[in-house]
Amino acid sequence: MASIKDVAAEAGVSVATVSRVLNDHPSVSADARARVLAAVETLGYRPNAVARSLRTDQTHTLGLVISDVMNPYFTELARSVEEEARALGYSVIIGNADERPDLQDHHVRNLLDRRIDGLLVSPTDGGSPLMLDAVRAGTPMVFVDRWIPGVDVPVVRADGEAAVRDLVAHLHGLGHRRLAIIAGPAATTTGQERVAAFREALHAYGLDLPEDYTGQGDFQAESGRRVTEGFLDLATPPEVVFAADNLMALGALDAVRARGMRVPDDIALAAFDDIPWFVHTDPPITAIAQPTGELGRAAVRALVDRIEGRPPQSVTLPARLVVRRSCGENPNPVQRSTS
Amino acid sequence: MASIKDVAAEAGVSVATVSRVLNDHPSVSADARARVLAAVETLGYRPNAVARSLRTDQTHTLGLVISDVMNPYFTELARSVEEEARALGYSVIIGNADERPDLQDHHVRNLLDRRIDGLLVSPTDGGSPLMLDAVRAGTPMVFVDRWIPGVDVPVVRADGEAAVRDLVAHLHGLGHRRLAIIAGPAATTTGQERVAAFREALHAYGLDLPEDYTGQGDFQAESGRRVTEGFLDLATPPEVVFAADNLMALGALDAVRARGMRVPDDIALAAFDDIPWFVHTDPPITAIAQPTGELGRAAVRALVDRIEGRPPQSVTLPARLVVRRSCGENPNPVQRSTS
DNA sequence: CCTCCTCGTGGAATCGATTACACGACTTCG
DNA sequence: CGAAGTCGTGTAATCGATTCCACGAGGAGG
Repeated sequence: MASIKDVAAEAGVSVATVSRVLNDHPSVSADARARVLAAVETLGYRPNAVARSLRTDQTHTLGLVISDVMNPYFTELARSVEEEARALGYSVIIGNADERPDLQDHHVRNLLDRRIDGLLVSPTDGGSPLMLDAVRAGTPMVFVDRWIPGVDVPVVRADGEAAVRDLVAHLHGLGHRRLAIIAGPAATTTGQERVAAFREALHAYGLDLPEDYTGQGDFQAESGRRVTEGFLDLATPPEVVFAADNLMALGALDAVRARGMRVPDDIALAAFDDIPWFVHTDPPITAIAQPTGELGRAAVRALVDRIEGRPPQSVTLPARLVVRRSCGENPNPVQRSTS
Repeated sequence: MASIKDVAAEAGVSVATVSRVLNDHPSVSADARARVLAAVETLGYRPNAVARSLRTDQTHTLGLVISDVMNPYFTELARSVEEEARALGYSVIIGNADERPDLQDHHVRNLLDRRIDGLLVSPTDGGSPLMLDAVRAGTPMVFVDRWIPGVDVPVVRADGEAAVRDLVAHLHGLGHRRLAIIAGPAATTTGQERVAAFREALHAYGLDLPEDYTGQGDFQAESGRRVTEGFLDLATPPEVVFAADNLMALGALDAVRARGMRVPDDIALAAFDDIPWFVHTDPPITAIAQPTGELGRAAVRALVDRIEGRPPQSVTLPARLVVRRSCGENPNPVQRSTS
């Protein structure tokens, strides 16, 4: 592969001049510029980003460590992050942690070794020493979706509290009184918050959230299945299951179907995170939708601000309830689902 | 950030020795090794991958350019690629082409500039000059899923011909005679092959595939919707719509639902690519499943073989039909869907 | 005891860029 | 007409690693 030296030789100038042309530095004669450009063309020269990065100490690359690529929510997030980054002149390297702290550390380390300019993280846990060290060392970082409390890093996330309240109101209005939740890992903020918001909303209706109606999931489908089976095995099973993310809702659906039961007649289902497939499931699933694309874009903007020396801003956007049919029919408020 | 020089100073040795310890080169005394390791520890030193890559001309990184991250099939592919690559000591940088040749070129160029060791591509079109140049220049490359005919690059893909035959047999057995297809872009091999396989299978049953039963899609949801609307507007609409990928099937479902019609009573639906959601759609969708994970792993192995100087192998794995309820009930062969 | 290896080590070149500094040619102005 | 810029250019240092080569110390063999 041709290097800058080859171009210089071909154009009959020094490497410095070639470099100046490439970075359009003003003091280059029109003649030299033309000759360099011609040489670049004939040699098919492309600057070596590795060498450039070494010299300038900038990679124009952002790292994005997400919890699970197979989750459509994170896929969409990744997509909007890449789009916004591209618009701002950055590339993105994605690391998939698969909800495993060790894998998350692997990717963070890898990205740091590659000297990315900044890191976007949706932490799977309370924060490994590695990540905390990186923050302390001054690595530009922004948390998306989930965050680590007590760490001075901007956070871009959705607030689902109001939407969860709306959901509980909706469920209560349909006559449901025994509500259960499939929680996310307690080590994640979203895992905790969603349970807390749910419990609080229930209290507002004089209901509470018993221990055995709080299943511990890990944001992946299999755990949703397992927890739902537990619920169905209970002496008095819940009337509604609220899954704290879309994959656990998928697992719950699997479990219900495996028993030959039907949603919402035998048990109602709602989920956090809305995705296109929820429109077409049987039945369509009531869900809390996050402004995913906007979150991704805001996160990139915050990170790039931080990298380029502007003060970054934390952003919180509201999530909203999307009512479908998985909790029962709304037109008829008298209807009960006491199977 | 500490560099190798700092470590050398801290340990009281030369940079050469530090480098030897780090790459565990045999001729280093136990004493020196211990001192270097201690220095590495106290300084929290991590080698700069950028510098290392410049010197060794190896990045231990693979590029993966896929057609559409939002397509669960490609998401799963990306995931298995990353897993296998990690197992073999490589990282992966993903570029999402979004079915756009210009974006595809953008990513290929970007990856080439970063001097990745090899490239995995699922081309969105017949091959840009850029990509052909890269092959000619000797960039290790492997095509996954789709490929470019006439280019000497190993291909790892699934063969759906037999499965499409099985599908047509299934449809014919259910009494369907007017079968339509939502095709993928003609510039992609999968776009062409699936139509060809479908047409051929129809011929075997004495049926043919009229012009107006062949809709042109682009593998994305919106095109599935548009084409399906076209089908429904026909004087004699088809009895079955076969979508050449899962997103177009989603679009088709949207279109059918928007008209207040039902699958499979009013029109039957089948798709290429099986995904977990198809189990839970209304109705569950009959699909042709690819061995996605295996494809990703095989592709990485082929690419790494090529990179490390072993002869790479093309791989073709069979896809298989998964019958569900979206084409009508199978237990009852007399049933007709002549709405 | 001298020669020849082997072993551990350090010095310095190198990868491909960017950029500070020096320098010569030309303008411009007093 | 000479001093002081300005402009375009080249030389060389630099980024952080790897690796070739040279060299001194110590051991083995004659």
